[in-house]
Amino acid sequence: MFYTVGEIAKKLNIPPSTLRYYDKEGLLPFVARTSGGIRMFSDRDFESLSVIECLKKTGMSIKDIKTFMDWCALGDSTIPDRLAMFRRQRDQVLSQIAQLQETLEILDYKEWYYETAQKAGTCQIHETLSPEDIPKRCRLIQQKLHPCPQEASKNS
Amino acid sequence: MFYTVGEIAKKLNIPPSTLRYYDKEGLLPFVARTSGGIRMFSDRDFESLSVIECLKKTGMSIKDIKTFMDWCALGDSTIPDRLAMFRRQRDQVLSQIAQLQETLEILDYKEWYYETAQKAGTCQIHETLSPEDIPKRCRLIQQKLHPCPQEASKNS
DNA sequence: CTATAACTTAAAGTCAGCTTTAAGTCAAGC
DNA sequence: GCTTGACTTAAAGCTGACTTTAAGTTATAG
Repeated sequence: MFYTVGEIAKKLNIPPSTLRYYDKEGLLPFVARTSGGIRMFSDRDFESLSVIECLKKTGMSIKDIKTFMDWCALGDSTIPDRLAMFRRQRDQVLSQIAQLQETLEILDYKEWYYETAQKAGTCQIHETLSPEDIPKRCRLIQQKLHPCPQEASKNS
Repeated sequence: MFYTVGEIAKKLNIPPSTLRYYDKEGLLPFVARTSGGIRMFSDRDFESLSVIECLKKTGMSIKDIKTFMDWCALGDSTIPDRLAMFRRQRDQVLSQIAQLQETLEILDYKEWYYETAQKAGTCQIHETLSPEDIPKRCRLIQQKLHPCPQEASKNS
């Protein structure tokens, strides 16, 4: 079963121009062509494209994905490189998740901050709040944000 | 306590040029100046900058951060907008984390794939593996990647 | 056989987010 | 008062990842 660039693009839900760009950058050395020069994507190519999509979602650059594709083309001698790359990328994603979870705490704090301000009708409420009015998790974030804790927040 | 652009940049571990760029884009309307025109960052500004950093880490664009800063300048009437923004951004981050956890599964699969290939010395091992040699979590990922399950993987 | 829709390439254009450059000003120490 | 390092701005430059354009070719339906 073969697909043209437009068909596979629809299956992957990305523009055909992007796939042509990837091909130009050397990310798709495996794609066959008709005698007339039309790209023919196979089901196997679909899997490779899915892996490319996965790597892109981890924030890997086109250049680094090309390096990986080059290793694939070089054969079994590059298996350790490819394994190392996936391990590195896995660690990378784990720290990205950890990073997002940290930012989530700040967003949670800000949500509490503005919920409280909304109830009071003004942000100034936060200058009159005593520590026991502030949930513990919010106090912790405030301390992280404030290098100078006794000063009340007026910006942002 | 006040800091110059270079001092606060060091504290935040970002280039001074970036802070000047943010200022030019309207992200730092709160920064005071000396009579000579030198920026004076306060500890309170440090908190605002930390929130900007947080929003940037969630992938928010400079333009959207500026919208938020404009709301801050407009006062208490925009509290609901700011609250809604943080709620949206929180949801966004949750789905980013979910997305990364999905890609993590594919990376785990690829790690197993290349560990197995490394032990065997060749990727071809994967054409001879029977289903019971494949961990369940890996079989599930394979099915996601393969639109056509009986075909063995040769690319990537 | 021809119309047409989808394909092809190379090259130029776009956008975000900085970074660098150039020319000049400010402020602290000697 | 002068040197020096850090500051100022405006404008140009850069990078990555596409997207668009232009000119032309291929493949299918009538």
